[in-house]
This record gives sequence, structure tokens and C-alpha cells, in this order.
Amino acid sequence: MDERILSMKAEILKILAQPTRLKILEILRNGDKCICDIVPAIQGEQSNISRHISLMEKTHLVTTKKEGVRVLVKVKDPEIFEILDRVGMILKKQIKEQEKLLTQI
Amino acid sequence: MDERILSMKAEILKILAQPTRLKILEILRNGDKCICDIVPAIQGEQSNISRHISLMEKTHLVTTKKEGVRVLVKVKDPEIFEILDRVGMILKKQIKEQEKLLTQI
DNA sequence: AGATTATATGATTAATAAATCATATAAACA
DNA sequence: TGTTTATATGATTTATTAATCATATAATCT
Repeated sequence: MDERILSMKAEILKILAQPTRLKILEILRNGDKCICDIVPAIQGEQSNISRHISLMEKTHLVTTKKEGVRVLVKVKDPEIFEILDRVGMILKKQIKEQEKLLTQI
Repeated sequence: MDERILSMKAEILKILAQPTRLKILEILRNGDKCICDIVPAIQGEQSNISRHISLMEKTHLVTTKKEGVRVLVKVKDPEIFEILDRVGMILKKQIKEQEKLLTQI
């Protein structure tokens, strides 16, 4: 596969690979939210969350729309959630395997 | 969602989010390979590739088996490829959208 | 035993990223 | 107009990571 495609794939994955951003995305599962709701929901620094959202916007994972003073954030492609769900499935399998090992102590 | 689960999900994604590791995984799509075949296939430094593989092993994305002098590498859970394919789909959509914008110049 | 082949690892360098504080902008309202 | 509320951004610190070189280990073969 073309180097450049692999790099672009890696970049998309890199954006997903960060706990704070995952938190934000999980909140956006239940529909669009303004930043002012996201900040208290995940109990993070306002400036930090602002940066994470603008990063996700630059990389086209979310879109934003100004509504008065507020900024409404929307996940661009719900396919992202299917990726996150599959990662969850892998994690589940890994943990189950750990459990199996535990029974052999 | 639990903080710890989000962190673990992020860790799995972080392992995937690296071009060299993606290259290695793409090679492993066609079945198990020894490191000695992977190194020339992706034209990388032997030590670098060795490190990437041992990292993927530690995080349970691949398993390894010694066969004489060689080390055979195997993807543990093919679900990984479905994740990579979905990332590819998102990328495709993003590029198509860019193309649409181009027609409006 | 010595040479060859395959892989691993210590040490170093350079690059990138997350979080935080302080401050700036900008819309809405009293 | 001045104040409050929502968001953005510059500067800094700390941590993490990828790559590379040199070298070590370890299995196989002559």
C-alpha cells in the first residue's frame, strides 16, 4: 500500500488515540453538543478541550458551527463510532483472555 | 464511559497510529511472516522493525513464535484489519469531499 | 570452534504532543 | 457602555516516541 495512504491512515488513528478526545467523542454519541456543555461533562480545562476540538476539526473528524456565543460540535462521520466499538471488542477479548490466564494460577 | 476503559482504548489505537506499524500489519494481511522477510519488504532498519514488533507483541496485537533462528509474527485478532479498513473508508470519503470542493474553483 | 544469519537491546537524538496558565477575542445582555 | 459568558490562543513545561548506531545474544551451519 502507498506510503502516503498509510501516513494519512495513521494520522486519523492518531487523532482517535487520545483519552480526552475519546471522552469528547463519547459525549457526541448522544448528538451535537456545545463546548460549554462538553467542558463540565468531562471536567477538563476549557483551553485544553478547545484545543482538542479544534484539532479534531482540522482533521475533519468533527465540524463546528457558531450559534451566538456558543460553538456547536458535531461528529462528521458516524463511521468513527463503529471504529471505536470495534476497538472496544478487541479490548474485551484481551481482558477475557487475561481472565482465562487467572484461572490457571 | 469509565476513564480506564477509554485509556485502554486509546492505547490500542495508539499502537495502530504509526505508519511503520501499519506497513508491518499490511504485510501480515497475507499471512504470518518472519521478521527477516518483513525487514526487506518495508525497507526499514532491522532494529527499528524489531522494536515495533516487540511493542505490538507487548500490547497483544501480534504474537511471535521462534522457529530456529527466525521469529514468526502473526496478527492475533483479524478484527484489527476491519478497523484499518474502516479508517480507509473514512479517508476515502474525506478525499472525495476535497475533490468536490476542487470542482468549485 | 569459528563464521554466518536473525533478532534484540542500550544509548542517544530529534520531534511531537498534552496540559496548564495567562490572556485575548467576541458575542450577548444589563 | 460596561459586564458577563463562551471560546481561542501564545508561551511554557513535561513526557513520550521514532529512528539510528553500535553492539549483544543466540541459533545454525561448515
